Amino acid sequence: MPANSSRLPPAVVAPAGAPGLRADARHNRERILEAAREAFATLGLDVPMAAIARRAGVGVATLYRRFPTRESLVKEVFADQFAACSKIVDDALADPDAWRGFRTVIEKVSVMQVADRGFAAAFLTAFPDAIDYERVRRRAEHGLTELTRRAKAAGRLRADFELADLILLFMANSGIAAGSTEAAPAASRRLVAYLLQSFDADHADHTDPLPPPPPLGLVHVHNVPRRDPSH
Amino acid sequence: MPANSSRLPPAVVAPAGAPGLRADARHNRERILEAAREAFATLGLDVPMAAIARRAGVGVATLYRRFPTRESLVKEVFADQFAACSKIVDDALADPDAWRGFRTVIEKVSVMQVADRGFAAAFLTAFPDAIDYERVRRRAEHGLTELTRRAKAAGRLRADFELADLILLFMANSGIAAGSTEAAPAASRRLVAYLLQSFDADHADHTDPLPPPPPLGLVHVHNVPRRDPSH
DNA sequence: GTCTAAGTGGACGCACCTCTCCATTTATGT
DNA sequence: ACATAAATGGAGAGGTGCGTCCACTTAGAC
Repeated sequence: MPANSSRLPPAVVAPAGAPGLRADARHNRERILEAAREAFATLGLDVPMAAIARRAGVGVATLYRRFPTRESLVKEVFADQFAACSKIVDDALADPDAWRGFRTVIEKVSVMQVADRGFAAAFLTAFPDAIDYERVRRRAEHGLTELTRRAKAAGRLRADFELADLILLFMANSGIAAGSTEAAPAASRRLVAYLLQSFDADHADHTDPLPPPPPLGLVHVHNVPRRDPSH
Repeated sequence: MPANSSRLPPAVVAPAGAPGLRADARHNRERILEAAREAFATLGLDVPMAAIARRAGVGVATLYRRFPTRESLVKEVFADQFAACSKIVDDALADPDAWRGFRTVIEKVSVMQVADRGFAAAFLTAFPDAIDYERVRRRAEHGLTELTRRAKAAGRLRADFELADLILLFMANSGIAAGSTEAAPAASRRLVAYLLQSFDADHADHTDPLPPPPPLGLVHVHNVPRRDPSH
């Protein structure tokens, strides 16, 4: 089963299929999105625009007219995946078992990361410029904080766990996703399992406290330093 | 303590400063290597050759004459870092406390990864074509296997740990290194601490066995799928 | 069927990177 | 000081990706 197909519309993001467009244009727009989805997933976020256009069977001009910047394309392509993430968090918050909810969020998002090379990058970059995501991000941060709080209150999550540790995990997992492809799913599962054991209060080592958590928020996560050819 | 500075020469790799060269040429060669070291560390492995040449204060021709391929330059630049890794493993094998040795290898290599963006990439890519490294790699693999065996025998490393889990950790850590730079050292330390707690037999969760380990060897670690513009 | 605005595709200008060629400069033995 | 082989640097050819412009095509209203 590929994804959420006909269920409740992504709602939060995704600005309506494209209202004022001519029928053929709307059709091409869909083809572009699908081609981009494929291309991003397998080749990564920096696949040439021309390659996407070719896969979609359109000229580059069409691509650029519909999506003036790469970022706008990425935003549209991953809108529903981000929506899915929101839903995952909401579901977890609805779970009466706080620890299971916490665990499930991590496991599901990790799977999404390794399943889609582009998503992993988009997820960590989070396009701070894309204001549409700002709300989503903030909401997610609140949800995760609450989830963390509850899991601690339930006594299953170690007290010295911090929100930054979640980012930590997702960054680490993206390292798995970046490497060898065929082994990635298994590798990711194992990494997540290891880390969840460490997060579990029942197995934490309280005689040897963890080093201080990194000052990492969902905002800080994007600064992959672009190389600057000047000097 | 920074590293091994004046102690026993790297020996294993590092093919003599450059014997038959004229004095000025040899000097320039050093400048190139230093410039490359800096550039790789801060900008990553794919910094333009011209930028390295400029930093070194030489023309591109000089750079290309000395190092015909990027790979040859990378190999030379990171030769002593790889040698340092070998030494770390050797030291660990010499440690009577197997668990401490095991732990130290992980901690030290992880630090090297986050300290040098280029090294992290070179380490995981491992340039399978660079035959010089083949020996080093094999030796490292043996050393790590032995280290693992001893740590298990000492009863501190959980029995279901596998060599692949080491790669797992280093790949995960490279995910940290790839992201935000200033927080990377702290993030890496914390990730490593979490994982080491999971690896520790005294805190392992035996009621809920880990998922199967990924089929990952030091050889499999290099296939970051290059994007192919053909379709 | 006709008309027109919407839509299209590919060529093109621009910028960047790789790698080579060659006229000029420089180290070094005598 | 001189001769000469070694070494150099920058120009430029070739390749790739980005984003735009414009002559042509086509959907859809009438």
